[in-house]
Amino acid sequence: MLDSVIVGNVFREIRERKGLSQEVVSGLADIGRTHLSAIERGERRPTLDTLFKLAAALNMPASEIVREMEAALKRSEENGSGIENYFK
Amino acid sequence: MLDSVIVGNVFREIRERKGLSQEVVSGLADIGRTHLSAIERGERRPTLDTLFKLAAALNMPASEIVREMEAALKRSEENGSGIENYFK
DNA sequence: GCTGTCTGTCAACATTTGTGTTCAAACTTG
DNA sequence: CAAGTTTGAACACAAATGTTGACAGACAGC
Repeated sequence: MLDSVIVGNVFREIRERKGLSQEVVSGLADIGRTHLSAIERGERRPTLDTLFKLAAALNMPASEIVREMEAALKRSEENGSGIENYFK
Repeated sequence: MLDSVIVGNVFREIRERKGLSQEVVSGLADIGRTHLSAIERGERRPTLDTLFKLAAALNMPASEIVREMEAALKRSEENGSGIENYFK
């Protein structure tokens, strides 16, 4: 699935919006730093457990994070994320 | 974690509220039925992927499902789900 | 009784998540 | 430039998720 990239970007955007490093967030969430890195790049799909841990570390409700993911996924459907839009 | 039982119950309650069988939901979500059974009993922790699939099958936003989980988790903290409340 | 539906559970298996370490690349700041 | 911070990437490994098939128990209605 290509969606994991979009999902990962949501994690990244929230983290950067708060000005936190991967090291700090992964430390608060009690997960490995390289793991968080992989999640943000869309190379790992977190479990619900990890979602809740990251939500706590980012100090916001997990449901809010998922809402942003739904919005991002919807955008990518509308705009199209196919190869034909890659050079616009 | 004991939370997985609470999380699983949310999936179950939503499914039963809609009067759907595990077979129908797992079929729509394209996951194994025994897998869904294990999730509902709290013996498996779904990935975000599986959450989105189940949300689509249950015809409701994933964020809404997570909201119900947060509410259920909060309730279990307040009421206490420790062993001391087990016999009340 | 019998039949069909739904669910729990087991087992074996493939796949993926998650952990630890290590190193290199990019970037900022003094 | 040099030093420090941050992140990407590649390992090997342990642990968990997810798949498939099969079988048993519970429960309803005929």
